Amino acid sequence: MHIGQVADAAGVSAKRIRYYEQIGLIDAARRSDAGYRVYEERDLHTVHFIRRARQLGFSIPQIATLLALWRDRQRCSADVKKVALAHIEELRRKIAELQSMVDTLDDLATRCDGGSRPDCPILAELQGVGS
Amino acid sequence: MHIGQVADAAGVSAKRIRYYEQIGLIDAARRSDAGYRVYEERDLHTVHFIRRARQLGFSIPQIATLLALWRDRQRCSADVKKVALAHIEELRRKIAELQSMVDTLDDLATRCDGGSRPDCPILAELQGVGS
DNA sequence: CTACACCTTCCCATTATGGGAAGGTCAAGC
DNA sequence: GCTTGACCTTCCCATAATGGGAAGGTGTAG
Repeated sequence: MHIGQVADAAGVSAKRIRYYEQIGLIDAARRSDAGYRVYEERDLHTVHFIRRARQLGFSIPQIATLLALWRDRQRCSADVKKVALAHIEELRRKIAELQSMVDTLDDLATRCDGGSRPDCPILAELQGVGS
Repeated sequence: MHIGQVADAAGVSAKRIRYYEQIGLIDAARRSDAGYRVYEERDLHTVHFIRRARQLGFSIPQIATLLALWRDRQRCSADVKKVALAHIEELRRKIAELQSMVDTLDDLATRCDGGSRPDCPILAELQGVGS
């Protein structure tokens, strides 16, 4: 398989696959005489794995860890779970941060009449007047 | 005031202030004979405004808009509200995205026993087996 | 006069991509 | 055989909003 086929099959761009190779997330592919990257079924699985992990928000370093665990038949599920739980914590932290912004903004927007007058609690808050 | 004093007073780094100047978010400061940036009280207010807007998650382009509205005595509060509502929408979208990741991960993690055995629904999911 | 704190500009790094240029390859059709 | 079009290659640039650090000038206090 050439890179485009892997890309289509795994649902990622060819650029991404090259990038993953470049940073060492996946092994450098074998090359054809013309210099084209040549992939096996196995590589497709790997790229697909990476794609799904990205969809769950894992960072590239985390995915490197997960890939290593995936390949290690001797792994403990505890190690995998640890990575997942840490990620969940991080996601929850971010959600809380964003939610707190929404709460503040929602309150300000509610108190902003949205008419043609210039008075605005949103700008007042940003200005530091505290409305 | 020199840049360090503005930075301390506004709670941002001097680097950021220079960056904001560089990208045109704030006007280029007057310079002293030695080439030091010189600021007035007014500039401090602006930097403070930017900091608070950043804390609410507004992007630099959005802040440019908000700053322009802030300075415009003829503004309509509707224009400000529009920016805020669009931002709230965006935040909610991101929260939903992150929450959906958490939901999936949480389910997988719950089903992962976390012991020393290799079997792991998390890896199974990433592999595409769907456990 | 010497520290020391502060300022300046400039360049590099971050994260995970996408865009696009310049040029080589391959298969199909004429 | 030759052209065309789809594919591949590498290389460089751009993103957003900073932080780090180097090399060098400034200002003041002792």
